[in-house]
Amino acid sequence: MKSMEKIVSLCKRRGFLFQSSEIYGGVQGFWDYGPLGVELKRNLKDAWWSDMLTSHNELVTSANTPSTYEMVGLDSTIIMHPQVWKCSGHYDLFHDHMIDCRESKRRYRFDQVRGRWVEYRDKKIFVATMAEAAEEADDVRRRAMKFFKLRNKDADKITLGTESITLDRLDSTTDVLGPDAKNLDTLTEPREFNLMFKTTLGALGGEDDVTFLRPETAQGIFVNFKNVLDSSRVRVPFGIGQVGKSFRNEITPRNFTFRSREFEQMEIEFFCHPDQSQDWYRFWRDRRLAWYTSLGLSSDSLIMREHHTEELAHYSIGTADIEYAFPFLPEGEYGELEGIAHRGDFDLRSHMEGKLDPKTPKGQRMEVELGEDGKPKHRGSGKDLSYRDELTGERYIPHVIEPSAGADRGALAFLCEAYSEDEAPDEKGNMQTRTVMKLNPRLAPIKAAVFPLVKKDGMPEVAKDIYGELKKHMNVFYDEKGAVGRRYRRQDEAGTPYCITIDTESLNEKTVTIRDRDSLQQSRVRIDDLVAEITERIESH
RNA sequence: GCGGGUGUAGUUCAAUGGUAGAACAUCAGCUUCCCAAGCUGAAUACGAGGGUUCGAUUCCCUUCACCCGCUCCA
Repeated sequence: MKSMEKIVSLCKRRGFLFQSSEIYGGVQGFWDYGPLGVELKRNLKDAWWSDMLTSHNELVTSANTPSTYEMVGLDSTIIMHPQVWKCSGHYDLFHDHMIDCRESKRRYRFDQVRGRWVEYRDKKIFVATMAEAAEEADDVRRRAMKFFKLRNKDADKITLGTESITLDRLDSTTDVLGPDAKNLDTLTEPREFNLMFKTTLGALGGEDDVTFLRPETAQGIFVNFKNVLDSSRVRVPFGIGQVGKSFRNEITPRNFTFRSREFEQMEIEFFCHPDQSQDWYRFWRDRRLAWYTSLGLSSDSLIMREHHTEELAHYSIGTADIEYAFPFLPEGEYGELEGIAHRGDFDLRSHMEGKLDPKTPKGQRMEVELGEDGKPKHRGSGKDLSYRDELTGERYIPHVIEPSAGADRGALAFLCEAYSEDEAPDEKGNMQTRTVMKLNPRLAPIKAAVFPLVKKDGMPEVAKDIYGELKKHMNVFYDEKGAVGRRYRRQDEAGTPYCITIDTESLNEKTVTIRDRDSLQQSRVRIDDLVAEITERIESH
């Protein structure tokens, strides 16, 4: 049986994941990777970097690729100029104002609570609701009737306001009936919840020097767009990839490492001609999904979820999430591993002209958002971030496709997928439950373990030589203690795909056995061929 | 942030207002020629702070963390 408790307990026991600052009681939303975990996560990031960037061949068009394309990397800083976050939209968006209901104990986003004024005789109240737009008027009427203690036949005695307005347009909440409340005036004042971690530049920094730890790595790419163009001779279409830490002050971290406050992203910003952006969007969606299955996530546990139009962020023409059926979720529910977003030209234009207005009606060209003084609310850099096609002479602002993956979520998904229990015989031939982490060999923290079958007759010496040779090529583990069966099982829990055993035959014939983690089959190879054989097996996955 | 539950060894669990046990895991030694064997020995725990008490792991309060449900997830 695969259960989250067993996976969490194995992660702790074997050194994949620990709670941060555990000896002091821990901190919510922060997790440390242990000796095995750090290898797993690094292998995952390396696989991403290699598969997406360094091993991509920009000279050939592969299947389903609209054209050839180039890929380069970047490593930008966590702390950036404060204006970056104002133009990116995070500054405005992350300063959510929340209100609590004293009666229902629920919390709402201030600007998301809608409602209508309702009049009955001399009394006028504002009935708030979280109902969908279609049911909103019905819900308001029903709850207003209940509040005024009216029967259905008196429905026409109350008057509903024609306009649905959000709570932040009201002057006070005194006459407001909360979305889940039965009495008036139960809502607290709106309070700011800053989802970005604030910090100060300089030892004597004041309010003007406040900036933030990045909540996404993407902006570091956008602000370096021109630098990359000017320095690397890449041409559109091309992508810039980056792996790095991001920080979000989540209100409710939950579900092991799934929603952490400090996490690592693997992001690509792919720049293309606006006319081809839909093709590239589809290409990256499929390409990224295939990547997860190629490393071992079962396609039964993965879904591609296209966002509905109303769910899309203001800049996005289309967004799809790659989601995984994590064991901590209810049956049939999935958690996000990666989002692939079509961001249009929102980011580059915002960093050029100033933050664009998210309230621009859909379908219209976005305009710079203006402040009360009629000037741009957040000034852009003023730098020209457009691209000129040398062949056609056309100058345009590229559109952006953003495949944005969570490295920690990926690592967690692969851990969950890998966990399995099967039956293996013990020394006496009785079937015993075997816990085994069936990690793809590319991701496995330890690639191979080297065991002398017994700790005598010169076997340890031969084994140590082999260990030394393998270590030059990959992460290997040496163990000579206890029964060999136990050593196999220990490696099963660590996810080590291959165990190399040195026996009497090894001494005479210069051969060793390789035991396969999943099949338990052993095959004999010459010691001279061992490095090539193991390397071949790992790379064939 | 709300409601409910849980915090005892590395893990999974006991017991107890007065010396905290087990299993597995770990370490050392012996044994061992292929899948958690056996024998001997060892180390290791009451989340933190405060209160009540002669004495608190146990009762009370606070806090922190984890789990479940709600909320949130740009």
